[in-house]
Amino acid sequence: MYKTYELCPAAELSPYKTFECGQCFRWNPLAEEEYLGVASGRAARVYAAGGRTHIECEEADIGFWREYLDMDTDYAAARESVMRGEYLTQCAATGEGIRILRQDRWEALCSFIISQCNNIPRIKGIVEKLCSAFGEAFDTPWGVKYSFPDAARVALLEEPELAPLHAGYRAPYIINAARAVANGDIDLESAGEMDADEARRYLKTLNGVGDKVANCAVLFGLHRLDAFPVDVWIKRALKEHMPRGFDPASLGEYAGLAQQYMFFAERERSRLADGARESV
DNA sequence: GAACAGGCAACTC
DNA sequence: GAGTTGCCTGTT
Repeated sequence: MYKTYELCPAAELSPYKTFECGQCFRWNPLAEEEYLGVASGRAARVYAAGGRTHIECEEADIGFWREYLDMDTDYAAARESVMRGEYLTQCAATGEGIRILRQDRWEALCSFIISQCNNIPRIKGIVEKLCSAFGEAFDTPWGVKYSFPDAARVALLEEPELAPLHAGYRAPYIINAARAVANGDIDLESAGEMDADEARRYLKTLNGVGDKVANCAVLFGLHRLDAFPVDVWIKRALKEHMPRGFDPASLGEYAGLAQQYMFFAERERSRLADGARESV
């Protein structure tokens, strides 16, 4: 039985900002500020209307979704804590309404292995093909959806079976990571107990997982909000706006949230600039 | 056709 | 250790 629930004021959870800030790959827009997504074998629709954000989901799953959407974290306070200096304050203003999702550990790790040297539409395509080929199908009011296949399932695959995904050189990384997680060589549960830096080094023992992918898995999969992934966008932003030698750790326990604000603000700025150029 | 994309690892000096 | 290169694939 699907029902609609009110979550919070729209300023505390913007579906657009939260699902487009690069942290997840299985949420897609139905309209402006209205997204349909899949996580942990469940589907939901999240939308803002009348100044409030709502969710439509299976009645039994509302607790899961509140946790997934990190509703128990005080984002007003977290946001305040990373507003250091003019640039970060501006990014935090642009990014108000972003929440860091509590994603499945394995899904986050695997998705960010796929993400390397890839753009978002293509990452989403590869992830979707992985799910429809090897995940479990389930019915929703929005049609049949597929869960993200767990590590044990992916561990059984051989490289040729992944060929239709066109994951390229990432395919062996995916299978290798799945096998390590499935056989316990990499224990994502205990990684969740480590501090961010230790967890990052631990995940880097996987082939095809470097600093960037490991940091993303730690931030988004282990919900260690002090992890600060540096990709080309962030590198550029740091170079342009922050003093040389700036240490992200100085931002404290919510450094990763600051990273999301920066990433979203930079992408948004670029998107708006492109739009302006095209309309000329 | 060349360059590039939200990177990694192996190799060079 | 800092810098360079190949890697799959799709897009510009």
